Order: sequence, then structure tokens, then C-alpha cells
Amino acid sequence: MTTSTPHTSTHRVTLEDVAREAGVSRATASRVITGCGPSSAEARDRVIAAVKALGYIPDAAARALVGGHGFRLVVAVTGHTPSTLDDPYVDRFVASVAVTCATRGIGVSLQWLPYRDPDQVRRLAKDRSARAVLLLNATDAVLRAVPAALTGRIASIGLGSTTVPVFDVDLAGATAAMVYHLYDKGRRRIAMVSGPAWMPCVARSVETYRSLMQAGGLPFRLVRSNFTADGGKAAARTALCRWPDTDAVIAGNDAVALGIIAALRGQGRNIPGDVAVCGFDDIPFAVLSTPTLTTSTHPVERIATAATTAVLDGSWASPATYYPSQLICRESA
Amino acid sequence: MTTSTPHTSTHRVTLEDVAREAGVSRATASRVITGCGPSSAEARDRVIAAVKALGYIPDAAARALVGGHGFRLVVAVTGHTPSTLDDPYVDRFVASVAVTCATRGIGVSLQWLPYRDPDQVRRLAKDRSARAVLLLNATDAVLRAVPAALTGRIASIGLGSTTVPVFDVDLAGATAAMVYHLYDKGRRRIAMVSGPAWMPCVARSVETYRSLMQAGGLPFRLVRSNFTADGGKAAARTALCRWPDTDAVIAGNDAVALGIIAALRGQGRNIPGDVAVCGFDDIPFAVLSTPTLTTSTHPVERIATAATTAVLDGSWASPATYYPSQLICRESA
DNA sequence: TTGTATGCGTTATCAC
DNA sequence: GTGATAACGCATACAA
Repeated sequence: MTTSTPHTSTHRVTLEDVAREAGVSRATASRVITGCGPSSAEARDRVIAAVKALGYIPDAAARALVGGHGFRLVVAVTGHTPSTLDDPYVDRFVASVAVTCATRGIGVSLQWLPYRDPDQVRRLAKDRSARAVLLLNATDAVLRAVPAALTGRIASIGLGSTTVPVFDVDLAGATAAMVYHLYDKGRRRIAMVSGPAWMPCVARSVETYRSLMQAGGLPFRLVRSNFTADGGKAAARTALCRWPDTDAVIAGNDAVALGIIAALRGQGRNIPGDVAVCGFDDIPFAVLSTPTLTTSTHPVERIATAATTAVLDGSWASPATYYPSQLICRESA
Repeated sequence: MTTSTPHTSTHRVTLEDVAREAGVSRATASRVITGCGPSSAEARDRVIAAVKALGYIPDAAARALVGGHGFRLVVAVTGHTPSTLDDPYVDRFVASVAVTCATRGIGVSLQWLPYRDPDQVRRLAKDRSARAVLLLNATDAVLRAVPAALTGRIASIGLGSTTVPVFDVDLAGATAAMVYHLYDKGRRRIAMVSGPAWMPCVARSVETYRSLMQAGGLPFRLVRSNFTADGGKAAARTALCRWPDTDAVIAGNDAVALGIIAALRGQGRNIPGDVAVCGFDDIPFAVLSTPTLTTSTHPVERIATAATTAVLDGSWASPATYYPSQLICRESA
């Protein structure tokens, strides 16, 4: 069963070698390995044995060439400047995608998608090396610019469309849980410091907050910010200047929440005594802040893995998949 | 000069199309585009014009197939468990690499390299889809297992070898600056909470600390930990139990430093009054902690970009490149 | 079920 | 300086 030719270290083992070792043709070996097409049990066993014996690894380049599909997954992040990519959330997402891709022998590349030039999505369809695309912070304009050629191999985190499925955390549920939690704690003048208005995913939080406050006859107090601690500091000042009696703040993420806490304490306010603050993401340092931060989990890894799998396999169950976020009650609210 | 066949949106423009448009052979078109081989000025102009007119993008898969090289950069992180990959530093590094790779049309994949099985590096050489490799937290055993086939397209962050160039932050310089800073502030009983002993990069910090303390006739107080806040908490308790009069602690990173601060404050110690604490990395939350954290910068993006470029271009100036870290003095030390 | 033959898009080796 | 032509490794339509 073993060929007489020894393995020289320079020689790469190819499908031809496997077929010869198994005593079958290349076609049969290929069918067994890909799992597509008919194959007898005996042939299958022999091919599999040969694969293991020779340590065969399919050449992804050749597969991509004949298959006509690319070999890298592109993560495109919409934003106003290239520094949009310089974000811990993006980092975490990309790393998760990179892990999921690794087992399939493909890689990830990360690029900025200018807010001002949504049509750049089309270039991704032209580039044959791009096997699939994952959109982050996509706007309506970006979604409209998605060419039909990308259908089935593109997904979005945040906002989706009829042709682009969306995978994200259940922001509405998370926001509702926070509002209820604060209400239970006796808070009635609850403000929200949300992300920038142009980010579509922000709307889901804001709308939930708005409808809940309205239903309860409570005041609607919204301040727009970015997703940084500095943004949180500024927003806190704005909010307390505008509505001094605010007794709770829901922040867009933990960084913002920590910025808000810093600003509030700087003004002599007691957290959570005077103002309760809660964040979103449950970053590692949420448990290290003073006070420790009440927040809600963000299953970034699950989202990244699901979106990657969907876009690579080219099939998904639903046009919209939202993963639950869990409220983590600590000291700040 | 323009062909009569219109561009159907489904048809991908290939080198054949460019050659036809330019009125030359595929070979000539290829020579012009790659820049390798002879070509007349006229042929060059016509090919370049055709490329622009048709919006031609070379098929990377075909290039990789004929060239024999891969199309993805593999980042392999050594550690005891797969959760080694679940680290903000790794995330940040991978994202930076993914950005640098994007402009070259290739992708990144991230995988765990088991501490117990260093020989798994060899598999990367077998896999033709891997164009280059970047090692994180590589041990001596891993470095020894690196096959010759990887020479010229592998680099390491942390520890290098004669065949594997290293790119990293100047940990020795950063540590020295911290020790001097603490000394200037009057601290004399300075402890260090380092990363685990098996991580070679940790040695550079420890050695610098050791020699400096020895030179100054000061006590050497080392506690091993991991790079998490919980690890920092435990290490702080150990250190203060062993050497109650410790008046300063140098932590392995900011997470550890914040854990140390939390533990110390829990024991009623005043920071920096009783004990000065400094970290490393200068994470965004170093400025948000109470007290704000004295730390040192970590140019992860520069390191990642340099290593990626070196390993992709296959050439580098020096076998070891260390980037400076800058001390950031805040309240904690 | 299996083997034969062809094509994927590019680079490189030759003659010319 | 240029143009045929042979690889590169694999998947698949087709014939057996």
C-alpha cells in the first residue's frame, strides 16, 4: 500500500500522491476528500488512510482557482476616518473571525469603508480574492450600494437589508432590561447617552428607550455621543447641564459609561447614590472600576462566528439573527 | 483599440482580455503587469491603458498557484489552552496585521499553538496556503521546531532565534525607566509582578529589574502571575504577605496593575501613598481608573506593521528590532 | 461507482 | 522584444 518513493522534504504532497497511494484516480480521491459525488466505502477508506499517511493538505489556491471563489474574508468598517478601525470592539470582532477562518484555511483582511463613499463596496465584488464580506456599521447607503454579485456571501453586523442578512446582539432587549432594572431601583429621570445618529444600530437602543419612557410617562432625555470615554465625559456634562435632576444614565458602551462616571464624580456627584450609571459590553475592566460597573454582555465572539460561518457556507436560516445580552448588576446601578 | 464585445456584468476580466484589448500576447501583458522581464515602451503603454480601461485585477489565486506561495498570513500564539487567543493584546495585534495585509490582497488567520506540542509549527510549513507566519509568545522549543522551509517568511514577537527575526517593544528600556522613576520618587522596596516564567519575553523585564535592583543594593522581590486582573489581585496578596513593607509594584501589564490596585485598596492600602503601582500597555482605561494609572506605552500597531511587512517582503534589516516605550506618569506612581 | 479529459488564470521557459 | 506553450493543483462534466 505504500509507494516505494520516499518523501523528500522539498516535495509537497499533492492529490496525485494521495490517489497513487490509495490506488485510485485523482477524480475519486477528490470526490472522497470534498465529500461531493459518489464513492464506494472501500475507496473512501483507502483515500482517507492515504491522506492521513501522507499528511495531505489540499492546496487552497488551486481550489479557489477552479472554484472561481476567493480565499479571504473582508471585514469592511464604515466610518468617517480610517481611525474607525482603531477600536477594541473591531479588534475583538476581527480576531474572532480570524479564528473561525483559520480552520478553513482562509484569512481575514480589515479595511475602512468611507462613510462619504459608500460605492466602494462595489470594488469588493470586482476583486476575486474576496470570498466573502462582513459589513460593520453599514449605513443604508452602503447597503443600497451592495452589488448583486455579492449576494449570498455578504452579511452585516448592525443594519441589514433584504439581500444582506444581519447578525447582531439584541440591543433592544438589553436596553429594555436596563430600563426595567433602573425603574425597579426607583429611578424615574433616566437619560441615555447613545452613539452617533448616523450609526443605524444605535437606533434600536434609542427606539426601545423612547417607547419605554413614553409608555411609563417618563421624560425622554437623549444625548448623542461617540463610543469613547472622552465622549462620555462631554455627554455627561451636557446631560446634567440640561437636566440637572437626572438620576440615571444608560450609556452606549462601557467606555462611555466610565467616562460619564469620571465626569460625574468630578462634579461631586455620588455614583450610584445621586446618579446610577450603566454601560454595555461588559469589558474586563467593568469589574475593576470604582464603583464597579453595571452593564450588559456583548457576545461578540458568537456574533462573529455565526456571521462568518453563514457567509462562508453561503446559507443562513433567517435574514436577521439577534443574540441575547445579559444584564450584569454591579455597584454603579 | 476597443473590442467589440461589451462587458457583461457576469464576466470577470482576465489577463486574456487585457492582452486582446492591448493587441499583444498574454505573455507580454503579464511581463508588463508584473514588471519582470523585458517589454517595449509601446507595449507597456498599451497594456497599462488596457488594464485601466477594463478595470483588471490580477487573480491572486492563480498567481499563488503558479507561484507556489500562499495567500494568507498565519498568526500563531503559543499558550497552554485555546483561550490564549482570547486576549485584548492579541486582538489588537491581529487587527493591525489584518489592515496591513488588506492592501496587499491577502488575509490573516489566527490560531493557537499548543505549549505542549511545539512541533505543530511544522504543519504550517506543509500548508501551502500559508504565505508567512508570525509567532506570538514563542518559546525556545517552538523556535527550535521551526522548519527551514519557513526561513525568510517567519518572524516572532517576543523571542527570536538565529533564523527567526524578532520584533517587539523595548521592554528592558521600559522597565528601566520605571525603576528609575520609582527610585526618584523615593521608593526603595520595589516589587515586580511579572508574567508567567515560561513566556520568554517576560525575562527581558525581569532581568532588567534584577540587575538594577542589585546595582542599587535594593531587594529583589518577584512574584509570577498571568496577565489578567485576577492574577494581579492574587499576586498583590502574595507580595504583601511575603514583604509587607513593599512600597512600589511594577506590574506586567495594565490589567495586572488594576487588579493589584483593587486588591491593595481592599486591604486598606493607599495608592500611591502607601504603595506606588505602575502598569504597562497604556490601555484606554488607564486614564479612567482610580487613581489614574502610571504606565508605559506599547506600540502594538508599529510592531505588527513592521513584522508583517518584513515577513511579506521577505527581507529585514536586523535580526532584532525593538521599538521604544514611553513612560506615562499619572497618579498611581 | 470509477476513470479520462478539460479548464480555471497566471507565470515562466523556451524558441523566434 | 515577443509569442506560443507548458506547468501549477484541483474539481467536475462526461464517458465507461
